[in-house]
Formats: sequence, C-alpha cells, structure tokens
Amino acid sequence: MSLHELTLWSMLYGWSTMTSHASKKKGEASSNILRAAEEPFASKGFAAVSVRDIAQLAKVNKALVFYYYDNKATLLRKVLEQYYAAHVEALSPTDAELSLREQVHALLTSYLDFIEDNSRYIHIVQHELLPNGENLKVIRDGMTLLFARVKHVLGELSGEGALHARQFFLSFSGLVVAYFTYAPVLDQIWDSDPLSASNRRERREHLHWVIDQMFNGLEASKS
Amino acid sequence: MSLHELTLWSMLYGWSTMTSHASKKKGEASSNILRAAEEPFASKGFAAVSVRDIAQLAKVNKALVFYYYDNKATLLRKVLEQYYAAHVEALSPTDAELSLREQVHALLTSYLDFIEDNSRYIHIVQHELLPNGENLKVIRDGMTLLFARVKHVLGELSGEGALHARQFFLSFSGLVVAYFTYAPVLDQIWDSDPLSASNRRERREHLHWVIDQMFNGLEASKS
DNA sequence: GTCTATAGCGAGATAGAC
DNA sequence: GTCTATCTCGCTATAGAC
Repeated sequence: MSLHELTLWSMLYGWSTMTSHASKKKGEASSNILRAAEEPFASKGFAAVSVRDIAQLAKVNKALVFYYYDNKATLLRKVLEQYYAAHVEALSPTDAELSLREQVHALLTSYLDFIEDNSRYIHIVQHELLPNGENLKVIRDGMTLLFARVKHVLGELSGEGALHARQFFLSFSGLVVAYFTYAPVLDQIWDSDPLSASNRRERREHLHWVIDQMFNGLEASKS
Repeated sequence: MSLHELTLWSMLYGWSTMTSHASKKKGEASSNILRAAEEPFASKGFAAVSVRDIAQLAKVNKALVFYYYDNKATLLRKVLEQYYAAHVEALSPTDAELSLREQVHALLTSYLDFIEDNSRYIHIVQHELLPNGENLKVIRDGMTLLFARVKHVLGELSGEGALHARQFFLSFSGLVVAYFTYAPVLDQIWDSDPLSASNRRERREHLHWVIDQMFNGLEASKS
C-alpha cells in the first residue's frame, strides 16, 4: 500500500483505535472485507469473483460478508461509492491565482496521480460500464459530480457545439483512462511494461502536450 | 440490422445458399449462435450471460451451442476474433494522394463509422480488459494489428518521447471509444441521449477539431 | 459478531436417442 | 445435426449454535 493510499483510507474510514475485549478492533472486519474485495473485483470482474474468495482474502468467515453487506452486489456498490467519494475528494479545488491553462494542467496532474494510485477503480468502473449494467446509477452520479467539480474551469475557455465544456471533460477522461484500461494489452505495442516509471512519465508528457495544443486552438479561436 | 452490418456479415460468413433436405440451410445454426451471442455479451457481460439465453435468442437447442463451440469461453473468443477481423478490414488503406492531415481525418472517420455500426464490439472489449482477463491475448493481437495498420501514417509526422506514434494511436483510441463506453451514463451530463444523431455529430466535430489542434502543434514543432 | 452447516438453485457440460 | 434428459458442481444466501 502506497503512502497515498494510506492517507486515502485514513480519510475514508479512519484508523479505529477502539478496543473491545481482546486485540481485535471493533468494526475492523467490515472494512477489511471492503478492501479485500477491491483486488479481485478489479482483476477478474464482479461475476467471476465468489464471496468465498473475498472472505479468504479478508481472513474472515464467508457468512460474515453477508452479515455486513446484504449481498455481493451491495458489496460492489460500496466499493464503487468509496472510490467515487475519494476521487471527488482528490480533485482539490484549483488555485484561482493561476491562469486557466495552468489550472487545467493541475487538474490533469491530480487526475493522473489519483488514477495511478487507484488503478483498480478504473478497471472496476470500466467493467461495469455496460448498457444493461446494474451499477450505472452509481457511475452516472459519480461522473456528474466530477463534471460539476471541474466545469467552471473548463467552461471559461470552451464554447458551444464541438467546443462545449462537456466535450472536453469527456476527452480528458478518455485520454487519461485509456492508458490504464489498455495497460494489460499494451506491452506488445510498447515493447516494455507500460506501467514502468519512464513509460508513465512519457504518457504524462504526451497528455500535457495534447492539452497545450487544445488550449492553443481555443485561444486562437477566441481572437 | 443496418446496411453496413449486412455487408459486414456477408463478408465474414457469406450468405449460404446451400440447401440440405428441407428449407434449413447447412451451417446456418452456427452463425446464428455467434450472432445471437453478441447482444447479451455486450449488454450484460460474459459471466452474466447463460448459454441458455444465447440458445433461446438463436432459436436453437442449448446442446447445439456446445456442439458448435466447445464451451462458452470459446464462443466469446470467436465473437471477439470476428470483430477484430472486421475492424482491421474496415480500416481501408488511406489514399497516399492526400495530405497526412487529410489521411488522419479519413482514418478517424472510418474508425467512427465502424464503431457506430458495431458499438457492441467496444462494450465487449472494454468488459474483457481486466488485468487477469482470459481474452487478453486476442485483444492484444487485435490492437497490435490495428496499430501496424496505421502507424506508417502516424509515424511520418510524429516523433520521439511524448510525440511517439504509439502515444497518438492510444490517444485516438481513447478519444473515440470514450464516447461509446460512457454513453450509458452520459445522458445526465448531456441532458439528452448521447447517441442521438445530433449529439454524435457534435462529438465527431469535436474529435476532428482535436486532431487539427494536434496537427498544428506537430507542424509547429517541426519548423 | 463470528462461526459451522446446509439449503437450494442455476449454471456448464455430457450422454445418447433420433 | 439436432434434440431430450440428466449429471455434477459451485455458487449465493440463510439458519442457528456459540
């Protein structure tokens, strides 16, 4: 677990310091289950994961999972909700002192930081994004909240039609997440591990460059 | 089924004209099953679809599915392979008479045309793109083939590092597919059906604009 | 709150008649 | 090639002791 994630989990759950009778901490099992569920959901997908898998990873009894979460679907929903809450939280408000261009670069940086520390989040969302998905409401609400959080920045420069703020929002998202969703199959094209430090840096540079070209275009179209 | 798809299926399977004993055509069941499998795989995901669902949609007996395809996983693999073959086929070679800029715009257009006619393809791929996915090989090979098909066009203008052809390939893919993968949850942000004709047109215009800005930047950096 | 034991269902896959 | 019938297994979820 990275330092970043540690901070994240502290924020979301707090590190319980309550003691009940012995060494076990109250309510610890509940969050253990939630955290244990993330890895298999992200790597194999909801339906391919059994509650037994999760219980084993969390080192608790299978029945305890149903005690804390009504069913497997609820467990996944909680995982998704936690991730979206953390993502919104991670988009720290931009510094109004900076230029719009710098603010957007800062947004991109914090977006990338968050995804790099929480790539499971992307894989889970992507897996659930099906036309008949059971979790579309959670995802839709999460995206709407994220959009609301950044549109005042995008809206100032963008315009109508092809240059509408929502188009840029979607394009930024697509540009960022593509690298992580496709990472498992990019090794052949990249000829090396796409998630290595140097390749991640190259991707970041590319994305900042793309942003700059868009800004150049927008500024040109305003004058 | 659209005219485009009709042509596609004719290409891939041919319309069998052989007659056996009665009105049934030989081998028709096999392709019926393959086609019937696409919709549920795309809308609910592999694990949530039962072979019985597929058999009912194809109007054949469940056992027949296992006769033609060894198991459910094989069936999905065949669906994926057909889509990638069709996608590669759909990327008609660009006209060398045109400028590079025009060639890339043409590539974008044919990419979008294909995805609009085959959005199931995107949903299935996206759903299977998990770190421990069982179909990563098919997807990796498909992507590598697609990249090989377009990199001579991209390679002429792009450079090294942040401007490497593979970066543009991934960015184009991300920009295009984002709209379709997120379509099920974009209605709230878009305030209307993202897949309506006018919204699809707006998205197209945006993407062509983005391409143009990137080209402007590349040309500026060359001089 | 945590465990053992088990109910009960639906799934993938096969056997064998026609 | 296509069907009916069935086997077998693993899964979600619950009952109930402690």
